Amino acid sequence: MTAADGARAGISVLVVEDDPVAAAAHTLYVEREPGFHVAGTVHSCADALRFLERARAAGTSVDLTLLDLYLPDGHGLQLCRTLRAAGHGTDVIAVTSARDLAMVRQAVSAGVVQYLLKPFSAAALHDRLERYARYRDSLGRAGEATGQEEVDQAFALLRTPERSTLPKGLSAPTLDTVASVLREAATGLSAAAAGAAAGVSRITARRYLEHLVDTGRAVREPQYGSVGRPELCYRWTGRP
Amino acid sequence: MTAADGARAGISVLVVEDDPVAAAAHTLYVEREPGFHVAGTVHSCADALRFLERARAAGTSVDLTLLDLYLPDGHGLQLCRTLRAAGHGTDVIAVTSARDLAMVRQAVSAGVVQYLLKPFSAAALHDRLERYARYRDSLGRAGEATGQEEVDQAFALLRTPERSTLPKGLSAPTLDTVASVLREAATGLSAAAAGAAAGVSRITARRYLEHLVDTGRAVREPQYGSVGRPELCYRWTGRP
DNA sequence: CACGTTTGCGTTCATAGAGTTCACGGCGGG
DNA sequence: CCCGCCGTGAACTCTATGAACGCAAACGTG
Repeated sequence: MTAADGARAGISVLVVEDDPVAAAAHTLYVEREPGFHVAGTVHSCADALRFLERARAAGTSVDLTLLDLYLPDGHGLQLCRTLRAAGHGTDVIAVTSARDLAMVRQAVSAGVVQYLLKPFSAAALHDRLERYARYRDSLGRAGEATGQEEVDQAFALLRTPERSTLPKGLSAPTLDTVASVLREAATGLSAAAAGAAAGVSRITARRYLEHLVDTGRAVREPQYGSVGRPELCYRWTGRP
Repeated sequence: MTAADGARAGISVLVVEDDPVAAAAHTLYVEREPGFHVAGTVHSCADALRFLERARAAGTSVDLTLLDLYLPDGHGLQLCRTLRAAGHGTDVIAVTSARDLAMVRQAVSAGVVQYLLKPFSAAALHDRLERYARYRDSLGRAGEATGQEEVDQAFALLRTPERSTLPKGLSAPTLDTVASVLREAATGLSAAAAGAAAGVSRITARRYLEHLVDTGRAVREPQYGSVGRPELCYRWTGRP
């Protein structure tokens, strides 16, 4: 497949991730995304570099690299800089569990287009990939920018959070509040307790807690022991 | 002024621009910006590289480079990649008159933080520099990110809603009125209350309040407790 | 084992404010 | 003088919330 084909037929992705389980998961997620396909999956810096060199030699292009930053034989950002110096044009989405803020800045200056914290949900990756596709689309058609606006628009596509659309009847701020209340609570919370802590009614709290359960960010388990109907206990499971 | 001074007293900037007139103008603009100072002004890739090497050897740091892309002895983005490969951490704002959209993508992957089309107004540069300062601030304090939100927030600071010119449908005098009304109110105001205080309708007040939220000068938080849809409470956060 | 008791879940509905659409008035330019 | 554009606000629709209420599920008792 040529670069031109890639642009037309889809965006080819290289997955770089040392953990085999995570690598398989990422690969699966990308394959599920319409318009994207996985060109390869490798587990180290050296393999990634070798893969990209070979792809370039073969005239095929890797449009996007899903790059874990902590790899057994080196750091992802260093690989990134090496790639740039070698003239590779592949875009990079950094994937890391490091919470270090300074790393974010280094990543930007190394030229990553997105920065995704592990562990992430399929929805989160979907969001990033879709926005990358739009970014690419807005710049891909060869042409002249009419003005600064157009350039800014492209930057905004990469850098605006644009939270995913919530179901009707739910609002983002309330969801944030309830989610953080639940996250803080080491042990689980009942809907009533969560509501009290978040400053909303039990009914509202329950709505958002159910949403969190639906989207896999929380679980609920009944609490037996006392007389009466068992109390449902919601517990945070982490995956955002 | 040393780099340590620079880190404390402000952000040190290297201006790279071959046209002497433009170079002087850029230098002047940067010097006028509070919190920024010009570490040097050079006119070619080679000089820029030499300057940065010497600064590093002297233990001083250049935080930001205002980089023209078309230089007599090479292309700015190539210089950028060279810098990355050599381990220079300076951030880069690309400045160019090229309208080529493909160049924008290359610039992103080379790790530029902003892309500014020439000719630009002093206000446009001011806006970019201020955003950069805030971006740097949000990442600079060494610390751990609590979640993806914080990372996204930092990325969002590099996006550009062009604050110097108001969006369509908004006028400067009304914005001033609404902003000062909100600033005076110690506790938050609802859109209706702000409108009443400013002497405009709820709808208009909301427009301007939303703009203030978009530009980071205000936040909005829902007020729960009573029946009915929660009232949105806007609160001034100061950053102008 | 069956039935009452108890407790909290889950649903329905009224409500109040958010958000949107569209028409008006005023101002500047041709 | 007329035309078009821009900021404003009125009317309307939509949406997020909490109160009330019936019901489900476990325990206790005979």
